[in-house]
Amino acid sequence: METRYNFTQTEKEIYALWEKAGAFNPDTVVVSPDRDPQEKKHFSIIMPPPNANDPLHVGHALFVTIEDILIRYHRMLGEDTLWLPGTDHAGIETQFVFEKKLQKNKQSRFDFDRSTLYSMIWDYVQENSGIAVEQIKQLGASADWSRYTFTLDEKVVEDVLETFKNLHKDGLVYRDFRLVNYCTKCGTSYSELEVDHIDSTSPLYYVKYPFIDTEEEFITVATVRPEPIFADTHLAVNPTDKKHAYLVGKQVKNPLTGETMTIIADEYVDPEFGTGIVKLTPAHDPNDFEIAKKYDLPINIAITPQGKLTDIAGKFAGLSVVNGRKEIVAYLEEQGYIDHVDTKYQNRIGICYRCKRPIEPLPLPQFFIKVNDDETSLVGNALKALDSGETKIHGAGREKILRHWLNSLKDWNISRQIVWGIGIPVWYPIEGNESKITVGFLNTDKKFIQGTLETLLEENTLEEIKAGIQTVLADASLEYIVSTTPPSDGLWIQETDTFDTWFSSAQWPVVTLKNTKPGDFERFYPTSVMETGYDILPFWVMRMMLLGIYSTGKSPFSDVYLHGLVRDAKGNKMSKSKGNVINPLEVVAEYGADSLRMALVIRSTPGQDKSVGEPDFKAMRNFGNKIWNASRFALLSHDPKSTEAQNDAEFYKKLADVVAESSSLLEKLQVGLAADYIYNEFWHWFCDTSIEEQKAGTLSSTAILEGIVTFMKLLHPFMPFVTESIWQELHSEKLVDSEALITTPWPAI
RNA sequence: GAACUCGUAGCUCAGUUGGUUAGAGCGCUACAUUGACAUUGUAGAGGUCAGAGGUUCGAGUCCUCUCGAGUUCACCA
Repeated sequence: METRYNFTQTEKEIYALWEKAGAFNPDTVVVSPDRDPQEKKHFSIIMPPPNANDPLHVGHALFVTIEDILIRYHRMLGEDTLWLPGTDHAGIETQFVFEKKLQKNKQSRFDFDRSTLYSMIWDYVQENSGIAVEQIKQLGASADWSRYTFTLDEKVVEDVLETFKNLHKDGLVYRDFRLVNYCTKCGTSYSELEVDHIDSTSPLYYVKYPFIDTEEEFITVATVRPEPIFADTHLAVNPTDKKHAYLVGKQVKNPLTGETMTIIADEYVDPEFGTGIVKLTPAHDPNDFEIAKKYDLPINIAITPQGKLTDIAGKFAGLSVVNGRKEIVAYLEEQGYIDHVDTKYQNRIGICYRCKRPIEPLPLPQFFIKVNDDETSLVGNALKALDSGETKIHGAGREKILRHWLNSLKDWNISRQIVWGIGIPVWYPIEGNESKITVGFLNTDKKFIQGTLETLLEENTLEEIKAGIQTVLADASLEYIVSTTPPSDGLWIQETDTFDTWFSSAQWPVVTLKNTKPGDFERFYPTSVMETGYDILPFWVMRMMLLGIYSTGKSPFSDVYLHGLVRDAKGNKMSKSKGNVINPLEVVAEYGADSLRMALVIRSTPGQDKSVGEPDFKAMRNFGNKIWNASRFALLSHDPKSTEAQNDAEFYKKLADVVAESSSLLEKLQVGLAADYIYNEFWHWFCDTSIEEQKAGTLSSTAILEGIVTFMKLLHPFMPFVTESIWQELHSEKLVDSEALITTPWPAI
């Protein structure tokens, strides 16, 4: 053996050795051949699928490490162990990256029909999808690659669609014309979870509305959004507001259009805020939308999905929201309709979590999943799983946060106006509805045309329209059918919206196990541990509970381990602009995968952020070297004829304690603590004390060898490469029987 | 406005159900070392565990309050 552990040579060979031994696959792995398979407990983890086209970052390295530790431990226990890997198509993220590429070529998504764009993105993802997988392997992940699944695999998509059909059949899916969170830049709607809120100082305009009968008199209304005034038809005051009671039923003039507006009363209005009078903009404010529905007020749309003012804006039509606001304010000022402006008004505005631009509430017909209408709702069942302990959350108070999310969850908008995703399997009947279906498509000359089918069919055939289709917008009143195949009778046109990526991700534990190998679902569901970052608790974990319980009656996992963010050595968040981003592959190249793994996991706590840096990698590289050299010592000093020494009994007792404590910590998912504990016992007890005792002759070399063999097993889940590498040396010296450490039974407790 | 988390050695952090002299890594001081390892060893300095009160035989650990930091949610024109 060399005096220093050389990881660069060994890591690739070792990984190949494991793969060759079939160690990752529960169907081929043999750990405890004498154990009755009937008695075997199962242990399964579904790997959180990384985005197929993203390279690895340090967060991936953390989840790979934690999951691999648990998997290796349970595999060594002889349990039926599966770690199922996969990748995610990541709808919006991926389409956005692809659109940036298009932009460089001076193209946009609107230059292509849907199926062309889809297959372009498909090819792009295929080119990149191998990268993440290869990188995960470099970290030593002992996942069963024979069961690798992609979210757009045919069978997965079939099952996702099936769930939608079932939800629809059970009345849990509905289509409704509602205000949705729309990003005019990204060109799609989002669920409430994708909207961030930021503090903002926005001018608050006090606008004068003259009375219709006595034009010299007016009332004043405060607004931060003057630009859709032309779409407003009503003002409102609080019915209990004595000061303004006289206004109810009175009529004023719309300062932009001159049309008559009636003042109504509703409790929603806060008499203390602003002037105590609000303008109602039902199409662009959630509260106003509710009031409009209540009183059946007209919903005039002022802003298009492209973020432009609509035709009813008259001379302002076509302007962007921002420019429209400027010009409209200037016009109102000119006309004397601006009383004053509060420039220091503090509010919070919703922005797109991706592009950080303001979210526009827009009325659109979309598909929603009912989450919370009664006790047996999706939310109700998820809460029951938490109450009963069927699913336990590990991670610094995150269970309370999850409950808070569940209790305040609104119906889930699953429609996205993008191409890269699973199409919603909904069809609208054309005959008799031509005027209620608006489509946008590229005609045979590749020119974009938009209009109702009624007008478009005059100059184009239905086949031409379908071939170049980009968007279908069917009136909310239309009947529709849910079908995964084109309906055979009559003329139909398919919905062009795709599912929120999280709608398929939410079914991941179910749709993977149902499609890997026959029997996998029965064998491995519910899974044992779901390990992921706390930042996607509401997006993913919560929704997996909602849909997992819906599809199977059982919560998809019994424990949820939420790891924290990886921060830099000073505890700062990593970001490209700060230049403090750790590239896991660079660390692997310089210090070895074992060092990276151990540095990430040692003393980490679920739900708590972890800071790591160069000194940590170095320290763990030193630890790997320490392991290597202690083993070298054991080999060099090994004497088959050595006799028992005075401290042997005490040594074996302590060694048994270390095994018991390590096992107990791992059983309790205290991975960071286990790593710290084994580190200390190995270095500061075994090396500093026991080896010195052996040198002094008070401990036998047999005991030292036994210590090394045991510690290799205990350390293997954490630092698989160096320990396996030593095991191979021990095996070639015929000091251990089993051929590979990865499939060697965990020491008996 | 609310919830959650955190405040432990110079720095970054562990410390599970409350139980003997509070730990690790890095850093610091002194010394050692050519047959496991300088990617080392030995010894040491350094902590009134944010502060105050309480429960307890016993509190870094549980409760209350105060101060400070962070994260997230809500919100009204």
